Amino acid sequence: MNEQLQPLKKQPRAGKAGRSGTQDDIVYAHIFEAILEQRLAPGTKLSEEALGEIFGVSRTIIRRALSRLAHEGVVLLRPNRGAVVASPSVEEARQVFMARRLVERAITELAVQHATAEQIAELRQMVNDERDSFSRGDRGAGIRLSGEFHLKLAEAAKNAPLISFQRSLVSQTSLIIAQYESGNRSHCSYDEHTQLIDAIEARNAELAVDLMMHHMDHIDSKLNLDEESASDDLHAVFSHLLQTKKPGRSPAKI
Amino acid sequence: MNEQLQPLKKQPRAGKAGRSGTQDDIVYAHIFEAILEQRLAPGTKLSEEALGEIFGVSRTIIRRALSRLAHEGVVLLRPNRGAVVASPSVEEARQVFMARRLVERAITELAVQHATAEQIAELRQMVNDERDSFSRGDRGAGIRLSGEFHLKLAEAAKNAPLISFQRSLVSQTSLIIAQYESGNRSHCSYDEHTQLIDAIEARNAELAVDLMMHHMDHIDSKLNLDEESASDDLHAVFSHLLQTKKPGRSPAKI
DNA sequence: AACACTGCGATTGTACACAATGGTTAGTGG
DNA sequence: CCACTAACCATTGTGTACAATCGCAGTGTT
Repeated sequence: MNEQLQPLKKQPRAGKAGRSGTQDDIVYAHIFEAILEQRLAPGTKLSEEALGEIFGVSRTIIRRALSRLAHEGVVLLRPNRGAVVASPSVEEARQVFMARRLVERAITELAVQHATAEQIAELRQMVNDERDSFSRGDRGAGIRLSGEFHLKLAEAAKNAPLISFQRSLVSQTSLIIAQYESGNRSHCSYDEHTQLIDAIEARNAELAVDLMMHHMDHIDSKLNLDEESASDDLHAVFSHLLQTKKPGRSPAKI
Repeated sequence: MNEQLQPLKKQPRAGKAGRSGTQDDIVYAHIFEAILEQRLAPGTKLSEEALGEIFGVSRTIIRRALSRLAHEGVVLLRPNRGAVVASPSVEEARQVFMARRLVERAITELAVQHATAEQIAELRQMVNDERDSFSRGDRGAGIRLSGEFHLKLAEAAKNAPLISFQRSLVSQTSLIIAQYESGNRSHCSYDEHTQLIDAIEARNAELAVDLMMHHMDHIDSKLNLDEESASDDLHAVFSHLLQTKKPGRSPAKI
């Protein structure tokens, strides 16, 4: 069997205060990251027991993490059939992007009103991290950090429901990008993020919204959603058949 | 002790297909309904064990239902402290309403484009049910049906993320209304709903959005800042489920 | 040969037992 | 009499055993 189970046994408890949700968060974050980095292909089955052994926790924890991922649309939970990595169809991707435009516009306007100097500084820091990731060639981390930038922006908007929704949308967007983006292109140009921060700092709502909308245009213009929709659709539809036969690209290391 | 537990043991299994999520849904729906009908006041503690006895299921099921309610913002889950009925602050209510305006505008525009004749018919039926509930004086059911109307409208918009977000917003709105609305006023006027359907059926986007925005205005103009208390005895709240010897009120959908 | 049915294996769904946490209260000292 | 400490108890968090379910394979029949 695959006996490479490992590192994170229970040492988090060695930390300081026993934050109860820590284990959940670790498992959630690792699976999410694995999906973004395409070490877990869409359609891959996520066995509770296997994940439990790998992370050194019981199925209870795994189940919660999977449930959370499912709620964010990154994982599909089929009753009595287990969980698989979601493989959003083109139509689903289109819906996510439509919703994001809506939300990003509102977030941008609110962020212009409410963003504090500290938050703006944090945003700039995140853009730096993002740039570093891409310069290191760490595409998965780049996608993730880019998403976290948009999430941070949502926090600046000071509207809890919008933040929550944005979290879900960003997660799904990240999955879509990982799945559909044409291979080599830098996807979420961090300089657009920088310009956006500048506009927010200048409290120029009109410009900020304009930049954000163009940013959205750029993101989904880089996806293969429109033209090659048919082939991608097929791939998505039959991805559950493709997972067993390809040892060349091992999704083993979760 | 309190031995009048479990009307709903496991007979659902006797039905047709064993939909596994049924028990979760039952518990979820009953707690949600109890909150809306103010049989559970904001701040009331929701003990896992007590609820498990009442519904005749183990804490596992209760926990999932509570988790789901928490994600929708209707229940607050405090680590190691248990769950309580959420008591949204005025600020939180304001944020929810802001988000709802945003979403309802988008939903209305999309519904005008995509609503089918069948969906419009269903919407009209829901308004009828809503009116019936109010004429019966069943305020809780009225609030719930009013929320379901808006949710149905979201479905007509054909955008899955928006539907999911709307579900959460409607839940929280219902809680806010139950908590803040001054007692006797009819709250979500169903005639406004009817006008809205008419505009949608006529494919008049501008009018529909206008009506929806006015509808939103009316809703939050009816709120005040007083709260009313309700029972915090879980057994009393769910007494209609506890029929040991009273078959008179068969809880049909259990 | 193709289809249907039944038994089997694997995996998820549920319940329960135990561990850990936090609030509460009683008891003691100032 | 009040404040502070410490042990208790109630409640949640986690792990695990058992049961139910689904897909698949093997076999028999048309």
